[in-house]
Amino acid sequence: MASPEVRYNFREAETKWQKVWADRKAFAAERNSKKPKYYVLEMFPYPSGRIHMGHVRNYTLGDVVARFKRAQGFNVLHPMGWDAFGLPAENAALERGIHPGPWTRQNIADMRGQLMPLGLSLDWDREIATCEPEYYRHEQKMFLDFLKAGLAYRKESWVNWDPVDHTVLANEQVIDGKGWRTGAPVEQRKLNQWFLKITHFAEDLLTSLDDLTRWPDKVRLMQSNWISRSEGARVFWPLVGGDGKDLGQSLEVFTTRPDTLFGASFCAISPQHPLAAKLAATNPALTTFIADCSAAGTATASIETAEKKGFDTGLKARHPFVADFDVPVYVANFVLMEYGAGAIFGCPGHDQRDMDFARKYGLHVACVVAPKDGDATAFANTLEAGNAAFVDDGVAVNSAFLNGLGTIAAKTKAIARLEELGCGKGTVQFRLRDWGVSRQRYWGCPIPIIHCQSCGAVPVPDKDLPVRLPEDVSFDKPGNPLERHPSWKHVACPACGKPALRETDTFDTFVESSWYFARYCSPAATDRPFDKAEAMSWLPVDQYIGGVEHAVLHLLYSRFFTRAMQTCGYLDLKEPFAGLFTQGMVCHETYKTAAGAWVEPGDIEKQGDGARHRKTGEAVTVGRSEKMSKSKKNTVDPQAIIDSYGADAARLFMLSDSPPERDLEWTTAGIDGAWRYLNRLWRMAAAAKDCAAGAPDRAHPLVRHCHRAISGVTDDLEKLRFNSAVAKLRELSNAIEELKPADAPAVYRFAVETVARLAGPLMPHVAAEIWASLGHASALIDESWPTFDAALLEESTVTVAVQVNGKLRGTISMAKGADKAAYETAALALPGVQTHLAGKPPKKVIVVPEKVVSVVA
RNA sequence: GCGGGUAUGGCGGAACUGGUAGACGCGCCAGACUCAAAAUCUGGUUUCCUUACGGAAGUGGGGGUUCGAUUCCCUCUACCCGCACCA
Repeated sequence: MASPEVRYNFREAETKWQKVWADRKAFAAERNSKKPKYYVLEMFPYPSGRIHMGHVRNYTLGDVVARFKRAQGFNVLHPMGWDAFGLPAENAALERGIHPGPWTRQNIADMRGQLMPLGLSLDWDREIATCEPEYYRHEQKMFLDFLKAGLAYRKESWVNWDPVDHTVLANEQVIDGKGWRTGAPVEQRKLNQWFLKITHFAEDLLTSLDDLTRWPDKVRLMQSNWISRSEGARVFWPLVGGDGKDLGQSLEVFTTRPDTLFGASFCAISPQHPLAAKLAATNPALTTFIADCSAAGTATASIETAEKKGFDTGLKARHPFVADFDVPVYVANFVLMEYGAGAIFGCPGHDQRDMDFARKYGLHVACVVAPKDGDATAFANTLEAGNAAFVDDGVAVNSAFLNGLGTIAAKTKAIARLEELGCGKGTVQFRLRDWGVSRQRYWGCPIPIIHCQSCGAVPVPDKDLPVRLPEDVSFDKPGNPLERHPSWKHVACPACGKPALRETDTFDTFVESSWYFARYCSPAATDRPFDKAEAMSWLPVDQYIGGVEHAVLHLLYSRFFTRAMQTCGYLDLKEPFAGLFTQGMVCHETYKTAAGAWVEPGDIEKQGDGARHRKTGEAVTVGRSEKMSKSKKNTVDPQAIIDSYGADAARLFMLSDSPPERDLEWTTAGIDGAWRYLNRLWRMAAAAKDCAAGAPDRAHPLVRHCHRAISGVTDDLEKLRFNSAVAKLRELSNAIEELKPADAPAVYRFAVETVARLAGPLMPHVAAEIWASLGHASALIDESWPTFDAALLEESTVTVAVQVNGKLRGTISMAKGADKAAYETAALALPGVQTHLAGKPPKKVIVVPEKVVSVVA
């Protein structure tokens, strides 16, 4: 029945409009605009070579926001670029002998080609790629500025070493004791590393989370837990040798419970503590113990079940408050070098780990805190005989001058006394550690430092920046090709001119992504990373969109970097992202053969309850839906979808049904439904074409519906509730189909035009095509966002529920503004109400005008 | 272990500050058009009882507050996410 011209030709329309937009540079952000600014940014992709469904979703979400804000009259900045440094390029080089540079640039070209057909409203003139010297030279400069400002430093430290990638990982990049990328168990190594002093801003990074009101609570909480502030004290314990002689040095420990000092029964230091190393030098047994600890701590994932083990050093630590109160000093496997002072004092009565340790090594258990109520002596007896520590707050007992004080007061007093005696200090400790940025990789930004025998680490002078990556490198072996390069690292010291060596480490690629959002503001700047005034006019990003997997890493680093840039005068801003939205993943069922091989969705044929392989006919088990990933082969190629259904259909499906923050289940049925809807719209447009334009009757129900839709969709788009916006559009479309065009031509045309305008941000091509087909000379993207008349939103009568004893027994239609008595009369007259009252008068009638009449029988 | 979240038809999901649960879509059923199919259109679709009219139950389970609870409180269960020997 449908004639060919009624079928929407998406291929033609999408190509046409994309060309129109590109030719006009329609989405270029304006400079010196009088309009208010709006910066929309999606997390930029790593150029792997192919786009995946996650990209399609991410960029669709951002594009809707960008187009919507643009229509609302904002000067929108919506740029795109490439997070182009990283390991996959080196792996490709290793596997296929392609140099990372050309490989990456080709991937960028390929992916750009794949993104274009999505019809995204991007300002492509601002495109950046972080692997180009034009970009990373500024990063090198900023690093040197950070160095001057004391925000970067070098130290020898224990690092997480990924044995597969042959590189160092930040703590954030270690997941369950394994490398975040390779999944290989991480080893501990001691290396000289560059660090960025993120801890300098720990307090501010934490407290400022409160101001990020347009961030998901979940992300703020994750960051807060990551930074993790705790108050306590540093306590110095004078050390005594086994022979009772004062060693003239003391052991520093950190505690959050200075109120339990009187319950101390031992001290323990980390196997990586300098003192442990010193003692081990003359103690082979201790050396063995330490080696065992670092092997066990890294090779197995079962850290949680690892037994608490200690090695008695024979040293004693002298109690800060009590004379002749010496406790043994252990090296213990559960003490972390990186937290606090790398040493603790153990109070078994009030810490479960210490209790476990004490029971194992037969150490004394003393009760020094008792619950507020009850018999303290009986409680102490039970505690000291048992295996369960009392870790709650209570009242100090057996603690000399602290006795009787509540835990909080006791902490304060203990700290005051420590400070008085000069053997301790109240302090705040963060879990957050400085960000190690050195990576032993080739495909990254070179760290602009030259190491000289006599001058030390010397910054590369400005005039010699950028330090470029050499092109002639070989990837025949694992490890860092820069290290092996015959000449690159040999340079003269900029300070003294003597032969010196370049730093061969490159930056963690999270450094590039920590400031790219600022570079977009002036992507062509050559003499500085970005123009300060330009950056200040655009930043902060108004709406940032990306995956929740970056909740800690990337977002925390960017927040730090912005503060560091502020410190060095590049910007005057603390928080880079005012609004953050974290999207859900795109998921699909997984399929597996009996042999355990994963099967692609395209090869699956479903029949009845089961599924089989389309080609081999082999039975296949259907697994649960999981994030699309190459390893499980449950991916659907976006390119194929866009080729056969078009960008608008793909976009529409991405936006329908699932709220954007939730995971989305990809189904063929979904894309079919989206495609069908586009055609329905197109048929409506064809019908509207024959309707004469004119002022529609404002009283017409469909006109009122249009105004409601404008109001609702605007609100939904504002709040990124795209699924709800789509539902409202479809509702309006359904209502339009109820109306015969000939019955009210002006109304019909108005309604179709309203749909097209509201659909503009969601399905830009079909909306533009409909708009043009209705005879408009100007393009839809030049139209401003439709407005609604509040007077038309509400009906003059309302339908109100009538309940008897809380159960719905009917509805009444009431004029707005009717008085309560009228409601009551109308409600009581309902036959349904009468039957349930059974002739008796109601006990009570509650009238909530325009909402409900509730009758109590 | 600690912290956070989620739970609504066959499915994805709506429901603003407690006020007609199931919008919108998918799927399914029936019908129209067709030689037939595709496409499209129309109607139906929470469950149970009833030929029907109508009634009853119903938002993970149990309890509570209220005239009224998907929404608020308590409790339990299941699943998901983050952190995990952080002293």
